[in-house]
Amino acid sequence: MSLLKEVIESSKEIDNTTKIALENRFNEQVVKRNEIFLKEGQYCNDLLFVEKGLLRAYYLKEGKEVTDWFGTEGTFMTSIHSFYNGFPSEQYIHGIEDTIIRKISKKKIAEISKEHPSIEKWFRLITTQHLTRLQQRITALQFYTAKERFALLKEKNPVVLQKAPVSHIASYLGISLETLSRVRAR
Amino acid sequence: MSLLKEVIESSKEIDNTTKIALENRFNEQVVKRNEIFLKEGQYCNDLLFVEKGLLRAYYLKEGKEVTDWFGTEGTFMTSIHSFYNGFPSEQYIHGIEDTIIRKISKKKIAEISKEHPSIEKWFRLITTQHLTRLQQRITALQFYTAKERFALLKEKNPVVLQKAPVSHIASYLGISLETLSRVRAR
DNA sequence: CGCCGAGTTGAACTGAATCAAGAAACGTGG
DNA sequence: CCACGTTTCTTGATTCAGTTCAACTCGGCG
Repeated sequence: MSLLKEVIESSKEIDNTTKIALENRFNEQVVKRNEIFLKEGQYCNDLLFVEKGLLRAYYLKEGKEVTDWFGTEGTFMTSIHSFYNGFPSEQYIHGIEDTIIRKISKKKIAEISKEHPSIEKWFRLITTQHLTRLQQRITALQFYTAKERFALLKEKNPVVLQKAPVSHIASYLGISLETLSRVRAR
Repeated sequence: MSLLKEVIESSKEIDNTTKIALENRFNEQVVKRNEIFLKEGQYCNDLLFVEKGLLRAYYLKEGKEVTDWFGTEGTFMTSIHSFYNGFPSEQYIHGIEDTIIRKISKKKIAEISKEHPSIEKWFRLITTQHLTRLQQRITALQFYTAKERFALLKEKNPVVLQKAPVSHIASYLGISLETLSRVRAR
């Protein structure tokens, strides 16, 4: 059984027939290691579910990559600005390793919503999770030291530390490569 | 004509009859200067629109107030965690000055959505605005110096600088009182 | 008047950035 | 499977933005 199914099955927002309707609308795709799924300037009309592997969203700030999201297994991810506002994406999304994703377009979500209104609730929940994620990131950046932010990531997403290179992690934590290296060395 | 009406009228997401239905469901309330509209632990079921005045959302971090949102005239505000997730609020919301708000509960929004499905789109837009606001705050905290963050606030929300005390502004910008004072002095 | 909270200014300190150099890991081609 | 160059990571020294602590100024108000 796929991870996506498990996640959808365990959702309390939607009834059983809706669950099945929803599951069936996701398309599978493979994103290879270092392959770019989404480029800056493109439109991201899909909500992605990471079935297996690890994705990363980043943007360019003065020519440098700044990571702002690791898409870990069992979670939904997208280019927020593009997906929710319909603007061209400022972000890139790429595979840190070979990754299996399942994706669904917002058009399809809207379609199923007509027949299955409880999808709206489910979708709002996803959006809310994104809001929460951003809020937590703000708190971390505003109050936690480099050490604490690292500890937090280690606690919540240890898999990222194992798979992502230092440069990705450092820019995600908002610290320099060197500081991360020192923090890591305890 | 009220500011709320103007804002709703100018919305492209919803048709005219829906606009009227929506407008009528907002309730007016006055929040006095220094009056607390929402306390930590309470449930925030309302979306607020600031008709006139200035609100502030803050939370307590080690006994100290940390501002994370100024609700300026013509914008929608709420306790994000509580409103979207249905959890008790971690935030306080209070009036920096005497403020007229118009509020609508999520229950009412759901009700009107049944008759006027385009409300969903409108509501999603509000949510998206909140997402965008958070994203911008992350960028500011991660990359901008104290000086730049201050300049940004001055540019985007000069009214806050006029009305809110230094302590609120400093914690919003993620800097100390003293640094703000120095930055302000150019 | 003198007190009180809000805001400013000064000096010392510190966490993290930057710059620079070296070590380790990586992969590609012989 | 090794040799070589490239990229990634670590370590060290210096610098700097911003914090902290402390003293001082100012304006309102009993």
